[in-house]
Amino acid sequence: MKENPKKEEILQAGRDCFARFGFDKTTLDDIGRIAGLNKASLYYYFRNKEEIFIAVVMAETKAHIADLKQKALAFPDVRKQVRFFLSERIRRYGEVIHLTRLSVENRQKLEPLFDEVYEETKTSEITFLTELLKKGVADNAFSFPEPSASVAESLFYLSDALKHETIRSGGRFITGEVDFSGAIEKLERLLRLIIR
Amino acid sequence: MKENPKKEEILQAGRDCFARFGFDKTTLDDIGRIAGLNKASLYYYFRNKEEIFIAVVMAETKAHIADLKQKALAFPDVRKQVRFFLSERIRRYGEVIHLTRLSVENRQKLEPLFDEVYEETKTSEITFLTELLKKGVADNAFSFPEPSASVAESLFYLSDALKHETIRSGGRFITGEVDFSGAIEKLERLLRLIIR
DNA sequence: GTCTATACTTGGATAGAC
DNA sequence: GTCTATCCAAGTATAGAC
Repeated sequence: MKENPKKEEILQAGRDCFARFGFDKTTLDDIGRIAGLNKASLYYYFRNKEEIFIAVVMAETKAHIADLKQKALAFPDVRKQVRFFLSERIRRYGEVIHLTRLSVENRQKLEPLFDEVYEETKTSEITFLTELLKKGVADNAFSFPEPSASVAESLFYLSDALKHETIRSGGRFITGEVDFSGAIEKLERLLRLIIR
Repeated sequence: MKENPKKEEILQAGRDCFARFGFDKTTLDDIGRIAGLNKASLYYYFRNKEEIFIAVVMAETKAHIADLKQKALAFPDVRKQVRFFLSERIRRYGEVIHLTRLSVENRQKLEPLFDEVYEETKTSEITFLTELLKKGVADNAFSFPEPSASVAESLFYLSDALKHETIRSGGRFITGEVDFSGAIEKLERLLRLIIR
């Protein structure tokens, strides 16, 4: 990424605009103006506006996950570390949608691209979870009938499933915002059943 | 205003959109959708987008000034009442600009219209200030070599002049926001000299 | 009063000059 | 790599039917 400073500038410009205006209301002229490029030149670096958007979300997500790992490790109890990490993943998704003011239609349109982002970070997340679980088993905090790696994977997909179910069931407020608090509660209840 | 409920609905819809998206990023479709009207129908009630905008600002300003008067009267000291009222007027202007995310270009374009708004509320504000000053003189808190009404008018124009000077001198941050703290400080220093 | 149809302008995206 | 020119879709605004 660092090799291409111009691309970084575009991402920075995009981040500012999407956070301020949301996806719909941001124009390529807006981004180009801040990045110091003609809007046509943006197409040399990205295929379209959506690609700039997911690149921004990707960079933000990676930074967020690194931060999340640190914060999770600050908890004294391994169970709490796992619970925090998994529930924050869900909350974070709602935050991104809220921050970028994605409309209901656009959210559905962009969701496959979001999944792409999560696919890329998935491995790193599952590895981290596996470490946590192994530590918990070693400390006799809990135990499983299966290897930690496969339990970690299951937990990861569980949190994703709850996230997606919430979006598709359309549990939203007047403003078009999605309420993930139900999903997080469900997750925590399930975790109490699984981790013991 | 109350006689025309449809016009009120449009204003309400406009207020929501301008606060969320800013002037540039709000479309007539956005407003029409919320107000339950075709965008073309908006032109029956308003000449254009700008006119909806200043009508919103006008309504908000009137409500704000009524609120301001109440809050000013809550101060025990008459000097503080005057100082609060005049400095809050300035701060408020910055808030409107910030809230509606007016770009530098559009701010300059719309400023004459803003002045129109302030022209309409001017009388009510000066009358209120006159009352405050008269009360202060009667209580022997301070005295002037001129009638309270003309001092009130002078103070009002002083606060407006500081407001405009700040905008034109372009004392803005990276984001295009205007910093009125200097103007408010100047005002307070001047008030200490005038009111005694 | 509210709508459809339409003229004109701005935004997303592509082609091609340099 | 970056720009101008250009296409098509969406936004502002007007004209006129109902």
